[in-house]
Amino acid sequence: MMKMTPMLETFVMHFGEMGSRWGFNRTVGQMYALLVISEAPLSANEIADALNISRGNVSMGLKELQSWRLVQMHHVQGDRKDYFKALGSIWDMANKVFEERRKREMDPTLSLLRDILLDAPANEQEKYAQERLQEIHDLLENITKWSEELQRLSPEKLETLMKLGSGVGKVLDMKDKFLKSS
Amino acid sequence: MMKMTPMLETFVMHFGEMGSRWGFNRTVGQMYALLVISEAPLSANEIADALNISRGNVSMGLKELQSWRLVQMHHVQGDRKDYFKALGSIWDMANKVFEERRKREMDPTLSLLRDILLDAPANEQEKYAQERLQEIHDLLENITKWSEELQRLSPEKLETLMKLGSGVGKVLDMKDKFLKSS
DNA sequence: TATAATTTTCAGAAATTACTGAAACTTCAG
DNA sequence: CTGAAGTTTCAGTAATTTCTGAAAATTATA
Repeated sequence: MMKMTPMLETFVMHFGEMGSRWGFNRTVGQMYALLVISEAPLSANEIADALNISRGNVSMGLKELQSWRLVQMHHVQGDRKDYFKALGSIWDMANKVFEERRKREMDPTLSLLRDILLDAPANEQEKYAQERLQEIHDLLENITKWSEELQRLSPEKLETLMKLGSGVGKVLDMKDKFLKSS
Repeated sequence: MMKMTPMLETFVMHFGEMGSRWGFNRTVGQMYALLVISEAPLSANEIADALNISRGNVSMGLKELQSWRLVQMHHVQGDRKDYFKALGSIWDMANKVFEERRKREMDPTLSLLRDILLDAPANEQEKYAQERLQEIHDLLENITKWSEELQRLSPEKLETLMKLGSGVGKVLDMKDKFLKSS
């Protein structure tokens, strides 16, 4: 059974509040927080108990967390219940969230923009509009490519990149030098 | 007056749908799309007309867009009405959106985590939880620093970085070499 | 196969969020 | 100061989203 200390309860509730800003709803956020801070896998009933929400809601929430590939189902010898655990490292989690959000927030717009930009502008107004739309399109495409790139990077390189911090600018300068002299 | 062709209407409506995923509501998304594709600044009434929404709603929406610093008020000689225009380049816009979302989505969590991590864990459960929380904290802090860094970068360098694409890995290797040899 | 344990579904209730429109407010010209 | 032109506010309503809980479905066991 999962009984939470006030400290942990605070965190779980906060994650619930933030959840809605991150693209899922309050209870899904709470469920995920709970699974992250719990060492042992939890059953759906334990989750419902710990958070005081209905069994049905837990079922739907777990489905959503699985669709984000943020939790993993787990089976325990001689127990018919399903148990759940947060998946992977925090890095993996951040990756999943970014990827999923990109899919939901950018891909549909990108695809609509591609369609729109195939048509020739019908008048001055559309001409101006298409120019702006082209810019948005290019930006989204860049961000998409870039984020795919980051995902492909090994965790160590990502770490290096992250720690680089204010060094980014310098490294970029360096790159120019390097390319010039080679 | 702003009368939209079907193509533009499609785009505006789509941006409305996406708006909710981007952190503002449908009408705010529509309003922003409208301002982006419109060359001339628009008055609040023109916006309300073009989108078929109430004057009051437009007023609240403009307030929100201004709080995101995505639109700019404009005065026209000899006209008492306020006119509005999307602010800056698409790059500026993306910057603002990232910054604003960071403030709303990460800063509060970061600050809560800092507090929680000040307290010593009371038992085994809290010990495990705090380890996870520390990881989340470090991750968020890294992302925050990194995004501040990107904002500080000049547009040209940003451009370079973006276009780098799959070259990121190589540049990182290079950096190691460079540092070793200096 | 029957039944017990568990999970999923989904109609309706509850909660939240967005929108309207009329009233209050502000600003400015005369 | 007055009133016309415009903007903002906000109480109430509408729309949307989330949550519950009981019924249906699934799965394992005997």
